[in-house]
Amino acid sequence: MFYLTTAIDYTNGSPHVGHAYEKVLADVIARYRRLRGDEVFFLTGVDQHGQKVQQTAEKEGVHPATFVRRTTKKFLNLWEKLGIGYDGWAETTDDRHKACVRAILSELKDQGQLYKKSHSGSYSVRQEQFLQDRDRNEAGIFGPEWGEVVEISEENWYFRLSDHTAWLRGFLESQPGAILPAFRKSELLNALERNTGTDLCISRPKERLRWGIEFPFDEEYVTYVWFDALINYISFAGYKAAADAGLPDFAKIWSSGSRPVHVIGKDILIPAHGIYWLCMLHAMGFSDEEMPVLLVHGFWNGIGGEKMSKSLGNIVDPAEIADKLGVDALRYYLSRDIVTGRDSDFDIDRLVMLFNTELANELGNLCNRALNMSQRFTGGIVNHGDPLTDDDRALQASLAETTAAYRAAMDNFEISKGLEAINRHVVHCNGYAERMKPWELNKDPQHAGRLATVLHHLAESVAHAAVLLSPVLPEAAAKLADQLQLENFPALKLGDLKWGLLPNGHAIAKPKPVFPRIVLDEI
RNA sequence: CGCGGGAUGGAGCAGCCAGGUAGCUCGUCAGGCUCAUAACCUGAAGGUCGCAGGUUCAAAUCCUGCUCCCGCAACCA
Repeated sequence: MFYLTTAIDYTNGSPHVGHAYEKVLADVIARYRRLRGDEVFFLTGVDQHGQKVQQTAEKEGVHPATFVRRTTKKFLNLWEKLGIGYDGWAETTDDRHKACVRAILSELKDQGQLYKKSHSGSYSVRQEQFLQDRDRNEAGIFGPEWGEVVEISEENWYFRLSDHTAWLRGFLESQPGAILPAFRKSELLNALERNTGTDLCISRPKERLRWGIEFPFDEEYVTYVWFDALINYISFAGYKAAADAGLPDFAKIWSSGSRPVHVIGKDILIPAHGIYWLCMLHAMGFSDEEMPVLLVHGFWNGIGGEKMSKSLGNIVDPAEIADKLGVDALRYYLSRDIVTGRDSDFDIDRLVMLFNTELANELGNLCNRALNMSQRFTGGIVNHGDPLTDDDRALQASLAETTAAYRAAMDNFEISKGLEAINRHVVHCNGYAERMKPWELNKDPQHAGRLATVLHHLAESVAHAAVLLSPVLPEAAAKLADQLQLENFPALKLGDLKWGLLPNGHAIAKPKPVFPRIVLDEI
């Protein structure tokens, strides 16, 4: 079983392009693994607890539960629009999740992993938080933005994080692939050096935060983010779940075959996932072999590399892009124009350019011309025709190379490289068509066999391209397959991609543009 | 000396981990084709790979120093 998760999004605002990117990336990986023939469980969801949600709900005069239901809907709607095909949906207010969190807290407390202690410091009543030295202004005092600041002392629950950091260091050093890309691991090890001997506060007293999961052994407290949100990765995979809870079998999901993969943004690697979550799992008794892989993706910035922000007004709304330019264009762009792990600039012009050149002009047009000639010249019937020439063999070699390169790239989560490989073959095919000139062959009945061979090579290539493209653009790929009347398309696996998907005598349909060009002036 | 990323033809990027003729897309220029979504194909121009040293037969790639840009700077108890 291949288990894949995304970070769960905080339901305090509307989804932006960064949320969409992470889900599309995970969705593409999940679909690719299915195409490989793996059994896949893909989990995504939302984080609904916490102070910000509580505050925003109060501001809007609604109950937090009502508020999160509303914002959660925005995320659900977007995932539906973008075709995110998840198998499990995580909501942290789900009773099954709460039960799992409580069970873990109780167990860890019994093992002596949790303890209560008091902390005193400067506390801002208005902001409802303890202040630190860096919150002081130039004059060295807490400014008026903090309101009334008082010295108070407060008790809270702590997790013995420091008991696990030595293990974590050893684990990371011995596991080259635990954090991807590799440079993130050195960053994490660095952070770990600076984080020795500190335990993790995991509670908030109820008078400060009501909107959370109550401690099973101390009803005056709720859990604070870590022992709530992070646990979704196992709670919704069936960890410690009742048999009738409607959740998967955890043993099947988590520890058979490949490691689980958590797709997360670079902002929540340190310390949340890289330190806290791995140490939490270790405390719960997960072995080194059961530790997940953290696949850390980069961010989409505004043009010029500026961070997207409300004040700069360069926020991109993924729903709006999808509505105006199409889901295919957005999914393709988010997959094509960023190197997994790195940042990229979100540029609408490039989105349109990549869709128009690689999909409309190259692949879409290849499909269109191939099917059109097939209809006009051979009645839409595939015939393998004459013996192969060097050009035919070169095309088949290109396709084999493309499939291998695609597979290597996708196995490594390098989606952009995988798409590039498809594109290389498509370009090869268009060149092949120019050289073979089937429209000339058609003029002389003597060349009927040769014509059939050439048209078959083009159509066959489109069939393969459709399969390879399907993780990124499932619907468009299905349309291509449909025009080729490739009936077994949904069941085709990567391993089935051998020459001859379209047998002798196979009938293909009439072409219809799958990727209509985007003309920006019309928008 | 806080941490990390980046600097590659006009624009955007890949290559760097495992040194060996600098690659892709767009743009530009010149041809060709006409089956096709005014799509397709071929060719050309254009780069001292941020700067300075070093290692090596050989450096965009490894090492050292420097400059500039970007992000982060935890433990909010």
